[in-house]
Amino acid sequence: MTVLEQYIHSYFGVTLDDISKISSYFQLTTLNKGDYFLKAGQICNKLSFHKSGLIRVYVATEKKEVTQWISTQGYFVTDLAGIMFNKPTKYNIQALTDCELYTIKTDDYNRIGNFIPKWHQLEKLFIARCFTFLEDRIFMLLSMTAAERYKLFFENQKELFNQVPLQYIASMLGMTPETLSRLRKKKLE
Amino acid sequence: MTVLEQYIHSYFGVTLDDISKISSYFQLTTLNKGDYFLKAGQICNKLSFHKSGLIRVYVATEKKEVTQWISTQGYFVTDLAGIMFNKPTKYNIQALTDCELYTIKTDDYNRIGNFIPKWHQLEKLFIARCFTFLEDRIFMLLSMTAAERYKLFFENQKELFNQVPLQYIASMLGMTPETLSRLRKKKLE
DNA sequence: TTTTACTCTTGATAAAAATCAAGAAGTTAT
DNA sequence: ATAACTTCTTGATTTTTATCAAGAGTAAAA
Repeated sequence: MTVLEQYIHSYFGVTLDDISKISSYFQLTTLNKGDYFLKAGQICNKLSFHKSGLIRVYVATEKKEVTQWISTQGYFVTDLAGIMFNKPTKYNIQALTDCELYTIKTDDYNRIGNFIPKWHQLEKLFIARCFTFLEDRIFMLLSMTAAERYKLFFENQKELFNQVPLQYIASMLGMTPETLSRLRKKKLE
Repeated sequence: MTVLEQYIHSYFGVTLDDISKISSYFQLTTLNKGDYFLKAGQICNKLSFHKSGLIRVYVATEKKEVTQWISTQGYFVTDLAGIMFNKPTKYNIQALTDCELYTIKTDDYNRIGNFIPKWHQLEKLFIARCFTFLEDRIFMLLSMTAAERYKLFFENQKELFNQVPLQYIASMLGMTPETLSRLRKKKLE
């Protein structure tokens, strides 16, 4: 059983038969460090389950790059506006390290529903879960200080601090690299 | 045609017949000013289309109340974690004015899919739209100063400033009421 | 290896935003 | 109408966070 199959199994109540059907639509693909999964302006036409490596999602504004998210093993990588509404993305999605992904094209993705009746419902639940995740993130940004955001993130994602340039983590937490650096120092003392 | 039917019509490609079927599941309900649609700790078991009035969604922390969202006509009001995953909510949802809502119970909501095959797909698209909306909000909170957030919000929601206590708008934009007050003053000069 | 990029840290300073406190205006209740 | 609440504003001050600048450490490239 692949990690993708394990994921589907643990998050959705689907029969083993359906799991292997679903996962058979996905192809193992790779990205080399620095490669772009998607560039701003493109219309995303694929969905990937993140098997290994690190990926950064960011927006390039005139003034700065804003890291919206850093993906690690176990997340899905895509641009929802692209695969659902065929809209060009504002995000750049780039591999920070060599990566392995299980990837499906939007066309195939949209056909799964024909073979697996429960599919749309599973999709719905999955997106709903993502929605509540973002809700929590907004609450964090609205209500917490930089120090509190750092603490919370650090507790949940310790590993990332050794693997990802800290400036990206800082941006994703809504602070400058200098501020993050000082918070880290203060924590040690 | 009710505003709910108009909404369904404009956002989803559904036949007029299906529209009236869908909307027939919704009942017109009212909230009086101050009434709670939902209180923290409860499991949300309804979904409402907001017809008139104003509703505030907030989290009560030990230190302060954090306004997550202010709903006006045309939005849906619910707690997704409740209706999708049967989880208790952390939100308080309270009427700021007398309100009219088209409301459906979760049980009925979950039955619509039996009568309208496309339903799950519509739901999925609707939630996906909400997801991208939150993505944009996170980007705003990560990348903009208080002044920029105020400006952007003001451009899109001018009306709200006359109808809602400004302290709630301030909280929703991630700033204190004093800061919002000063930004407003500066804008006039 | 040497050079060239990055990345992170640190200090000094400036800017932004929060806090505290008081008072003015407007609402609601009695 | 008066009193009791709220809400908003304003000023003074403090705290938080960003900006600017320089240097140290690391990794990658020539």
